[in-house]
Amino acid sequence: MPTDPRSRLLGAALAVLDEEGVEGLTLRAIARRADVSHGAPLKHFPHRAALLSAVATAGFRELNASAEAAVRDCADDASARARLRAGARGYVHYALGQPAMFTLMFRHDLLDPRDRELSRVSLSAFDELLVLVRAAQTDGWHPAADPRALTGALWSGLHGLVQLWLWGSLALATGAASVDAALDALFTSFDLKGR
Amino acid sequence: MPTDPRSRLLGAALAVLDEEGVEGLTLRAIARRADVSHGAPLKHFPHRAALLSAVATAGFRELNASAEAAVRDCADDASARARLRAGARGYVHYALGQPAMFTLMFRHDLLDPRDRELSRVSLSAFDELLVLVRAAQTDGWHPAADPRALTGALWSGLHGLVQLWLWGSLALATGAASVDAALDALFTSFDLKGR
DNA sequence: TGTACATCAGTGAACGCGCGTTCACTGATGTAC
DNA sequence: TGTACATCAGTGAACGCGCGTTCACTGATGTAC
Repeated sequence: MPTDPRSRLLGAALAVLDEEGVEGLTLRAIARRADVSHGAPLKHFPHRAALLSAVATAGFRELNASAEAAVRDCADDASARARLRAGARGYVHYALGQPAMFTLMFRHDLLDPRDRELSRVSLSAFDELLVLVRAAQTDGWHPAADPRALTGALWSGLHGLVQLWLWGSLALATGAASVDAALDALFTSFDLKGR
Repeated sequence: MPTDPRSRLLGAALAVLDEEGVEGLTLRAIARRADVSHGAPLKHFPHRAALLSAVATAGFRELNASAEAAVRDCADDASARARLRAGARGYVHYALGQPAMFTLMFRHDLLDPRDRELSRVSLSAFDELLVLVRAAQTDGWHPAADPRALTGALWSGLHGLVQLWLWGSLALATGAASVDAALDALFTSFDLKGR
């Protein structure tokens, strides 16, 4: 249990987010959860957006960690494509396991656009994917494509997949039984299967 | 100028959405814009979510129309792939031309989940894409793939592309100069270029 | 060892706000007989 | 041609709410000399 008040507030916000969703994430609800008066949070964050940005920053870190862990869990002799697939799967599974957090992370109307740490850590999700893409390219996957553009395309696919799945539209429209089935279809379209 | 009050309210909501964004779309703001008292909207819509759902329904119709128009504008001898690309481009261009509307259309926390017409019309965007995909498949594009799954993958890519582009992340991370460049990269990844 | 001052974390009352929704009511228009 | 009733669109006061933020203030703890 963290003892410094900033971390305690962040922990309380995480709990509120998990239980009440993004809509419930008010300064007053966070204060109630942290067992402090409703004015206390503003002693540690200049405004609501700053607190929510700190929460989203933690979310991006977890997202990155989830993708990294999925790659690390690959067999040692796994191909570059298999590693990329694993990273992508880690991304998607984190998002679906923490839907409220994922929603917050992309509700930029609630976040502080000048938060440097948030920008940094959200871009590092991209960079992580980029490394995996580059490795797959040297292994023969879309070798001629621009790595950043290719990573952007894959990221778009993953992000859209999560959004539409969370919304229920994708399951309804495609009849896919699980996200993994939908993700598999995405991999096939990207010619990312096999090896 | 429509004379029936329901349409007038819808028109007012469209104007508010365009100028103030999703956040500004309150019943009272819509009433002000329509030059009626703040209670009037509830004479025509049972609650706020119903009104916003009607607005989103109109948005989906425009989105579909934009994609259809883009396909119709293709040369008569255009290949099935070219038509699919055109439809996809129409989808993306509508979204970027009406960012507030697009945001609303996928803010399901603001919409009425029981609105039948909204469900219907939002799924017809998928069906439209499905027709184009099927045609491209008979033309040799991913011929073995399940059409619905393939359409879902493409839809995910388009949707994610728009979201990330609107958020600014995609331009920042990939260095893409325009959405069209990003969209081109997506097409390449899907092996949807040429012919 | 004592004194003065600064910082930190937090309190709780208050401000001002806009919101969705309810309610009793008003006129105007349409319809049945 | 007149009368009674129903429907429609809208008014405007009011309710009750939770919100972010401000403000003056309180103790406890740390630090300099």
